[in-house]
Amino acid sequence: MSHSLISKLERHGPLSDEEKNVLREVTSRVRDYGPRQDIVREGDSPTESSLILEGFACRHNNLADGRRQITAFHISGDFADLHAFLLGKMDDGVSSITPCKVALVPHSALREITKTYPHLTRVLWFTTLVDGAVHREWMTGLGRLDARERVAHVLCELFLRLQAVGLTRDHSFELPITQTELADAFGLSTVHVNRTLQDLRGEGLVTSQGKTVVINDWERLQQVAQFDPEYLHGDQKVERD
Amino acid sequence: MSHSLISKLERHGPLSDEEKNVLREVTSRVRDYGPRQDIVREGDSPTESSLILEGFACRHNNLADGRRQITAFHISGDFADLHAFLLGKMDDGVSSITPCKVALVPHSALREITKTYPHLTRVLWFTTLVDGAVHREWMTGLGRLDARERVAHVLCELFLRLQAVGLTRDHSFELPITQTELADAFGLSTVHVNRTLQDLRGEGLVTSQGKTVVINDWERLQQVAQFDPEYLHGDQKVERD
DNA sequence: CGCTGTCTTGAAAGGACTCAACGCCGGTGG
DNA sequence: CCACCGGCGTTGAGTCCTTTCAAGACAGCG
Repeated sequence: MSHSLISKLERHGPLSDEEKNVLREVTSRVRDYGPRQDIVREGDSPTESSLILEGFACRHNNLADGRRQITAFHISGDFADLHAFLLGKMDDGVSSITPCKVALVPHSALREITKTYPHLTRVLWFTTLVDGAVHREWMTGLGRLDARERVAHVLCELFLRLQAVGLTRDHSFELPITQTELADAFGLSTVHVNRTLQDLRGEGLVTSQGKTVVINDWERLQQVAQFDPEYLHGDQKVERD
Repeated sequence: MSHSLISKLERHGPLSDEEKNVLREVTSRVRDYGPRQDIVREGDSPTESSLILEGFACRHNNLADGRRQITAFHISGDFADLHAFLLGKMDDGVSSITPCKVALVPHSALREITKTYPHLTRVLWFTTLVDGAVHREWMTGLGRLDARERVAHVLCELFLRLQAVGLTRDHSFELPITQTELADAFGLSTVHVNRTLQDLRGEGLVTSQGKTVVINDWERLQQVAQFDPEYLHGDQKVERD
């Protein structure tokens, strides 16, 4: 398996051998998590950041009364809490969904990168900005799309993001996320997520067998979701000096 | 008036004279906008970023059918579209709400900063990470708080952010934002925002006269909103090498 | 003084929620 | 090998929060 972070970052422009070596070095310490475990807790001040190598994870905010909002899904190649490097204290939590293989990158190493490798720094900064763009898109969904549009939107997004790291086959992919978790991401109740998925299936837009989702009509699914992949900035290059 | 960006950044640790001079230089080109004007449009690829010096502005996502979501409010000292420096293409738009005084910072100057001033780079990166944290908090509101809680939450946030730049007096501040704009930020209809504000006033939590908002019961307002200022990272320091 | 944008109000409709229960499946232990 | 168990998906019915539509009041501005 090639290095998921390097191949992700290289979508935004080539890295030098030296830069790639640095990345390989700082991501060499790996840790495994079981399903549905805390990787970082809200309020923690971690001294290393978690790069997801394998598996599904999520970030979430929890309210005192038990309500919770999942603010992002993370897959191979994603830095789930790179923001903690500079923010220090976690304002959100990171948890595994499936079993995960995670590289733990010391903040000291990241600091060293920012001191010595301006281009690499910009590329890492870039990835946190894409996170922000995805957040804004989700806000738009949460605020202005109805349940059907919202569900369709996240399916579109996950399909493209998984495709980018080679985790799709044709128009299908594995979605090992429970409807309860989807509900916490969509800002809906579990019951309503269930009914909405049935609607999408009933319209022939998607099919699902177990954890496998098949997108039957990509065009129409995008239309329903008003999905424009622009916000993922998949082809955007980060200029070198 | 002191430099709003410098004083904002210095909340997160002292800057050297050289760094401050660089910031003064790159923010010297100023432009004025009238109320409710586009500052940057979605889809643009600006070559400079907009630092709000005075006035209220917002970022927003617009859907094809006219629905729109405001994803952030920006005030003095905020870089409204620093993300465009690396993302290149705007996935959202920036508009003034009130008349605004804006410093236009060339991306070439920002690139130069990332090449020469690692600490300043980290501090700028930091500000975009705080934007992300605020986005996550808003997502939580949009997904999991009801109208009353959501309105209370944004009032709490704006109060603290305005206080940080000296734009409050005791427990009151100017909020020159129409209810329609608030609705687009809260993901509610204008009518419901109106009724919700009446409720909050009725409960004695806030008072408003014209565009002035008075927070009568800060404690209770925070409770209603389940507001925890942690996510604003106001006191977080960015370490120097 | 009239215009226009904003705030306010009422009534009816609708999308999503809650509560409650049931079926299905994989895992576990006897 | 089978019965039990817990997690997950599914369904039905009633309720509630928020929306939509429509119209009136108010205030600032030319």
